[in-house]
Amino acid sequence: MSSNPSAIRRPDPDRKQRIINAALDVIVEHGVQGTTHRRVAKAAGVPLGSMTYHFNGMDDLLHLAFTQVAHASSAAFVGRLAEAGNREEAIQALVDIIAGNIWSTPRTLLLSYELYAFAARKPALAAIMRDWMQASREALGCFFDPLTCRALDALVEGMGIHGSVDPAKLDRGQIEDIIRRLCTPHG
Amino acid sequence: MSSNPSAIRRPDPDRKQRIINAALDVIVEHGVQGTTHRRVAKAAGVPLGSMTYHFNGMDDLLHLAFTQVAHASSAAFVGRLAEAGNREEAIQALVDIIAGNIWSTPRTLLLSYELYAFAARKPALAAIMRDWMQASREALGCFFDPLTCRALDALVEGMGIHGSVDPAKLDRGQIEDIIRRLCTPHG
DNA sequence: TCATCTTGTGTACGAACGTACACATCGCGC
DNA sequence: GCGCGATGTGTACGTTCGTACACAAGATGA
Repeated sequence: MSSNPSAIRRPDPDRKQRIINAALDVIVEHGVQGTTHRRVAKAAGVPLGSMTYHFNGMDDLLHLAFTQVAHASSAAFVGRLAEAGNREEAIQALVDIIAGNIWSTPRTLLLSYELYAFAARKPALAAIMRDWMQASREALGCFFDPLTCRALDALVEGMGIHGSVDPAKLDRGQIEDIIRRLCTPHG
Repeated sequence: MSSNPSAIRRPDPDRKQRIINAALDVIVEHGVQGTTHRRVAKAAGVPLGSMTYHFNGMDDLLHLAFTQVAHASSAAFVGRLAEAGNREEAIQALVDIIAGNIWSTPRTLLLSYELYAFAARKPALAAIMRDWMQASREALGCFFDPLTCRALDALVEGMGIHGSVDPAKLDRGQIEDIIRRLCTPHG
């Protein structure tokens, strides 16, 4: 049956982006391991043929999807920090970020893990991660010296991860305490 | 040809462990995504049938392999820290750990990423990660107060990750500087 | 109106996968 | 010696995968 009446072609300019979003949903649910053309196609509500039409294989799709994750994460971090006008407000912004409402949602964290593992084998994505880190570092650089920026950046990363595993959450006061220690010049 | 002369059964008590080791090699090279029974069997030099004989499906094998990763990482961390007899030596141990010779080798880090992603979907492995974190926390607890332990633990995690991505490595003096800030009571 | 280009889709094919299972071989009690 | 569980292996089957490709349908310009 090659003349299927349901196969009406409809213009759909956002199709490619919708597929990428669907791919991220599939990654969250099944892992990179379980992300197949067929599953993504079903999740996006597009025919299987659309996959090879819009993307140059699964790696291409994953690359685009993870790039988007990196940019979104970076934008969320930098955006929140940009609201700060001085060191004190920057510290509050960092508390917000670590406490979990801005950046370290379960979905974002999970996608980050998948991204790290994926990027470890794809130099192109490693480069994107470097850009992401550099953007974070520069945003912090408005308020802190370079070494402190690195420490804060690493702390955000580590506390985000551990916070998602550890059942005993830290409260804002404790997080602030720790951040202030890092910001205080040695001594 | 059902009477294959090469199919001599030889006793091999370490076979199961060898398969697990091979599985980790395959994970490092191909990712969890590319870890299949056939590939692991070839890497371990065992017939395909051995996979289903020793393990209850791929998930079982991955579970055992990642459990081993977690225990090895934990042991390396705790072991190095146990050599310290006081706070000063503990700080030096942390510098060692972060600087990369003890814990954050590329292989270990990569396996950690895969583990995090895997554990996010398997509650049993999440429990193992909690144990791992708790063991680290307890080892640190001999020298520092609980909040400082959490901060140090998170810092080790974050700096290990960022250090593997960032081309500009920190030297031991800078790492020590940062650690000392965290250890210094607020003020 | 019609030739033609762009956009999109359904289907088929070969490869690789997990798993089941019949069978071979060994160690051991008798 | 000799059955007989326990241990280990080769192969075959059904499923799912990525990709190729012939073809349908709207758009466009003459």
